[in-house]
Amino acid sequence: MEEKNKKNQFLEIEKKWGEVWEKEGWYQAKDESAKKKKYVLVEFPYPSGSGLHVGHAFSMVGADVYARKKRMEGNEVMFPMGWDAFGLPTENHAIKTGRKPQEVTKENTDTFREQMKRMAFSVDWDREVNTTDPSYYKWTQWIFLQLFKQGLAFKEEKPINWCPDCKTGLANEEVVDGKCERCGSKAGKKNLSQWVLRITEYADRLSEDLDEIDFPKRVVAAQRNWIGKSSGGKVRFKVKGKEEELEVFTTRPDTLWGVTFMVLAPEHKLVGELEDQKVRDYVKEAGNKSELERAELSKEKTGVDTGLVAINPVNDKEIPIWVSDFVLGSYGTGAIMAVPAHDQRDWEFATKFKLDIIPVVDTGEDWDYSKGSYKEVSKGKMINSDFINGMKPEEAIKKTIGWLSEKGIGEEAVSYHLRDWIFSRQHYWGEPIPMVYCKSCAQKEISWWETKEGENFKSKFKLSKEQKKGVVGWFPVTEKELPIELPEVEKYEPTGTGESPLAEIAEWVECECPNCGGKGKRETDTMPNWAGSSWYFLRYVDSKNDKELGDMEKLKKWMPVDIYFGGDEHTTLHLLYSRFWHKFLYDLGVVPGSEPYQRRVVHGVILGSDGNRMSKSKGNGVSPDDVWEEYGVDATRTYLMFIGPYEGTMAWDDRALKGVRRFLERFEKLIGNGKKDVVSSDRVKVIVNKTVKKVSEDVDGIRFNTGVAALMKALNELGKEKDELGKKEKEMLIKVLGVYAPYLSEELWERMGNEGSVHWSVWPKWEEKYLLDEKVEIPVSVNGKVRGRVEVETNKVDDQEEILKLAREDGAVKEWIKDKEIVKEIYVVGRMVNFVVR
RNA sequence: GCCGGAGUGGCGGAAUUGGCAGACGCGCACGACUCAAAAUCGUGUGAUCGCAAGAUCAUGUGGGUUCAACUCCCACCUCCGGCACCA
Repeated sequence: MEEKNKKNQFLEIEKKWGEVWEKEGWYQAKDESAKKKKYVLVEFPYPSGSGLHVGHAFSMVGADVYARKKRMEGNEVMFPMGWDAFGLPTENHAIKTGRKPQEVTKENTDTFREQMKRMAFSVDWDREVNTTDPSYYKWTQWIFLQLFKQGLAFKEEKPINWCPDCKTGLANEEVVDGKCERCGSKAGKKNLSQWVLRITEYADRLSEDLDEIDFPKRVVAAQRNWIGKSSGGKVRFKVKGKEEELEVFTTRPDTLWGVTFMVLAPEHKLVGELEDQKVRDYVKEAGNKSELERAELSKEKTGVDTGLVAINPVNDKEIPIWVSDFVLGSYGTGAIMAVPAHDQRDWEFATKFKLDIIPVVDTGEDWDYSKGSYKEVSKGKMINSDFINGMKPEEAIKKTIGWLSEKGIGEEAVSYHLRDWIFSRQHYWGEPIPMVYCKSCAQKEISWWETKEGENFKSKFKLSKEQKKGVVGWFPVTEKELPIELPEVEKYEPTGTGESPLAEIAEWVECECPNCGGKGKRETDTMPNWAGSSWYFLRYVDSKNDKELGDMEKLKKWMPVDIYFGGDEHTTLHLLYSRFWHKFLYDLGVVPGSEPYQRRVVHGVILGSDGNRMSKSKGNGVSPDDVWEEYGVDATRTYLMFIGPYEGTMAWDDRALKGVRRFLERFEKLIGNGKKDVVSSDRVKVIVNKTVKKVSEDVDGIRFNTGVAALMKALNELGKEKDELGKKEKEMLIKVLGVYAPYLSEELWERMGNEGSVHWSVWPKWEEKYLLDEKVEIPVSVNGKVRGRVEVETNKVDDQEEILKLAREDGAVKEWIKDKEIVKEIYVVGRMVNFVVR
């Protein structure tokens, strides 16, 4: 019965303050504020139909705790929220139920907003954005237009994942175990013409600039890994009987003398020109294999001799050219020079097809080349290599590149693993790509850069001939026409031809060619999910601006994001894409800095109580709204912060949650009771001041768990203390608790007789003089083992002589040093005494 | 294979620049309240030996540096995550 009352009491407190906060307008960030700005960002959620889940709650509470503390410290804090609302689940739901995605999205975002308010996130709701709102995606489309005009977007035939049953293209993340996520049938490949963004143009800067920002080490490593920069050189080989040369990329140009054959990817242009039936069969076969199959079958090398012969430029030797699918068409130049003596893959190929193996690095031992390649190529000295013989590889590489450049047959080069960003999706529920295709202009081979507007356009980026071919006949819509809104359709199913459902709406597709005024057709592909989320943090700064993406003065005030809370799953894609767009916008002069995020904090994962990932099928899921109905929001929040380190992987534990709830009840009892104002004893002041210091430092350092622990410890100690707490110390604790448990804190703040919200009060400052107790216990060890301890008044800890004397006289210690020679005495002020005896 | 991160009680996890290992919470045991249970409160709780005082052993393994090592160095083992026929 009493339990029930307590439960109700906490829920009533929540209801009461929820209403007050709603009335008072939450936590607006003022653009014109003179205070120091702090931009606290947490990844905006996809508003699914099932509402806020534990993962959301966990990451967002962390961000909120941090934001609240910064606000109370006197910063002008912007902590905004929005919706990344385009996406497949909503579209699938629309297909199933026939309801409009717009409608479903509205419902879901309403639910999420309600839940977040209930969770007491101190969000500035006036700045809310929604990626599916035309007034938002107007600017997503605008950014695309700039990318296109700058030469960073082009169209290309690309094989994409294709579901033969759904008759639609699938994003990589929609293919699970080689099967379509929707229907479970085996996904294949299909060639479609797709928009591609040239993120590789920014590869170097995306990699280099990681040094300037405060990202976790593993995030930096993962991004660098993903970008995969390697340095080396390009070398051009003459091909016998052909005009064209064969260009390869290598990280080891010094091994040129060891090249005994060359290998082309099946996709290589030169291979396409060959008539040989065996070659054609091989290419066809390779084309049928998926990437996965190509990789899986990698144990056994396959290939065919093309019959072509290349000339090694360093010694004019004739060497055969083969084709094999172990060479990737999408990396480097799609062709390699093979050095079987020093590369395991080349060695396997050479061994299988009985090709020559010539060592060019001195192994310093008898290496058996019938067993494998000699891999320690970065050590050793060059042999069999003409003018670089005897050199160490490092020197040899330099020398060779110099020689190649002089002769005009090669030069220094870098290569990246990063691929350009395929930007087309054949779905309804995404931003329309604001481009128009004109058949008649295409026939005249006109591309935008040959139009009046395009001719005067200057960009440092140039499309290659190949890339330019893809955009012939494609024109950007005029910026005045933006946004190109999604039309209402009857059916959200894909058309089956590889086009989005938009293709079926003639009155939307048909339009005027922006160039010749003739008949044009709109692009019916839409943008991927990553588009809207690549710049949303900019829109919060000026969310209602209909003239530009954001006002420069405001952007200067708020950007960059000071701290960005988010998940591990966005380390490579979202973070890289948004950094790319931001750098691009910086180059355009639209944003004030080249990096969007100053500091990145990666939150961990909360598993089900069985230690597995929460999932419906396992039935181990926890729903935050159930939890807060049962234990209250404050307990839910505090528990989430207490469960473990913010970056860690932790299992849900109902019992620990109850422990946190107990703590809040005891807090309420101890701090909330006792009206008469007393002056705290020094002992009490020390407990409180220490705690305030600890929590302050822990929140700054994203150690929320130890911050909660410090509050618990304080409460335990104060509970045992005979002296009562004074008003000042009570309020210090109430304020500090408030970042975790905002409702209870607000309630107690009012009970103390205060006007206004505790969350707008000033963060307590600890006093140095109350950080130390009157007396300290100093452990005394003999030969490194603690044998006794001495108690000293804190203001006397500097008196080394006295303390050592006390230590020597300590009963137990005396026994241990008796009859022994003291070799050394060590005293670490206030911490420890150690006697070394013999 | 390359790159990151982590190994601490029965469990989740704490430990400033090297300075009392195990904070805080859970669980467990005992006690108080109760006819009883739950809830609540109190006490204890790394292991081993010991009636006890206390001693010895303990932070993945093996070495090393140091008066002193969870922390620093070397070698290794295991687990997790990222990339991967990337020339």
